[in-house]
Amino acid sequence: MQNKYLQIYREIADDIREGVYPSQSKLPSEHDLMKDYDTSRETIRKALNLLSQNGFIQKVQGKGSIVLDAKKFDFPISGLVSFKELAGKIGERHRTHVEELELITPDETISRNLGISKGGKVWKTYRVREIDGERIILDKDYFNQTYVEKLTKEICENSIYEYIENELGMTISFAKKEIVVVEPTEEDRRLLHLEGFTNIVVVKNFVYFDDASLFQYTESRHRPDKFKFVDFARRTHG
Amino acid sequence: MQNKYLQIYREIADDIREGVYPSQSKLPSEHDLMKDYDTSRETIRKALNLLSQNGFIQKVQGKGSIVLDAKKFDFPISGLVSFKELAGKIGERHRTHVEELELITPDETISRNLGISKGGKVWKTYRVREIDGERIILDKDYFNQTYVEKLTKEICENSIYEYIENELGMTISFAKKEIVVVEPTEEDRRLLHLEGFTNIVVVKNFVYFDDASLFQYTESRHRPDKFKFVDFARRTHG
DNA sequence: TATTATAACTTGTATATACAAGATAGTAAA
DNA sequence: TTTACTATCTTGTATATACAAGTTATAATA
Repeated sequence: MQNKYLQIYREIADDIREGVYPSQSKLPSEHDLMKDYDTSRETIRKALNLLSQNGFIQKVQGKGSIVLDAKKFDFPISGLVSFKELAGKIGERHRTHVEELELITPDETISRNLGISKGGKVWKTYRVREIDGERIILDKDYFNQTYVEKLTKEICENSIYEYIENELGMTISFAKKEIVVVEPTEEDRRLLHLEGFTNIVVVKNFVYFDDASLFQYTESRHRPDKFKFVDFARRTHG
Repeated sequence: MQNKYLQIYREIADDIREGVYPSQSKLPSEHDLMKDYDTSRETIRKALNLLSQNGFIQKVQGKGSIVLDAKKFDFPISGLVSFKELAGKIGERHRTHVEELELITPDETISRNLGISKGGKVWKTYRVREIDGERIILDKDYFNQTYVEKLTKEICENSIYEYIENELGMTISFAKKEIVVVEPTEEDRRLLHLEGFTNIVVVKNFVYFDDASLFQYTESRHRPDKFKFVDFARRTHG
């Protein structure tokens, strides 16, 4: 019975996804939702604000909450989702090849990106994502060993995030992302199917835990023709 | 004296940017901020939640609000900012060339993207962004005439968003963005400096007003070597 | 010394109230 | 008929209170 507003958020989000509240229609008023869910108006408002942040609704003062087109804002890769979670949603045939996995003493670049002090070690893993028989994405992951003590091939093949959150009991919280386009390296060409492509999309990820500690740096290298990034942005006035 | 929590948000955000609260330090407790700003705890919490959403701080229950590295999360292009606002921040020498500006009857694709009914007209403008003497970005903008009645070359050269928000008094609210990589068209090659480049980064933007009406569709076409997209993402659990 | 318990301080959740402000529909007046 | 007003419904802001839950430092205890 905890986190009432989160439960209400999830219920309404599901209702929107399933078409119970169609696009362009209006949600019941806060007063009505208050009675429906037997709670206070502030709790309803917390749930509605979450829906607004995540692009499900647009609140208009005096009018109500307008439902946005869920299909149009479909699977936003902008969030912080693992490949397994993503692949599960798009439902395509996918495989993960663990190309490398070792505990290393990081070089200067990795140390700086992960904020590692002298002597600290790092788990490094290269994983190739194969979709419909094509090797499309190369994920180069680096984990600070202070937070992720041990990794195995099995964990890397399944889902490292699942391991971290469910087994280690840590909470992955936020990330800074950076997207650039560069020329493929020899390594990219060796590990991916890049015939005829002269560019590669690199998504750099700095991932943090709940307590603001930086535990992961990742470079996700995508074949350009298969790359797509969807984002929902609100304009900040001021 | 209106929007107390927004003012507090802006003040603390500025303080963080200016180093008054350095990275990794902690903000005063909500109780202290409450006394500092002579307001209630809920108002402080509204401001802090905004700071958290925008990547300025990380709140940790029982501990406090940890200040994140503002430099690392600097100028996130992920938001909804006009080229003029962006160029002003990076402070580089820039120019805008208005290549085309006309009121058109939209073709099928544009009609669909803007949700225009039969007979509706659209303002179309092509603008090339020149930075440090190089023609880097081609912005192809389409505005639903229902909402933006008239555009002039002067407005396009300055800032259309400034015109819409200040002159028309409308509030630009949110956008759906989509980033893909494609091969340049003849048009791209004619209007931009693309010697030697075989790919171009396309950012598609669907931009909405306050009341959830779609008024603009834009394709921002970037030379890949100059493209950089920075984003701050929070993981949604559930 | 090392461990445990306690108190104090932090943020998180839930509720209630009051009033402001935008939107809308119906009513009264011109 | 048209206009203007008013009542009512909507969301937005600000405040207050109570308790839950996580963290930390201190004091008591073994």
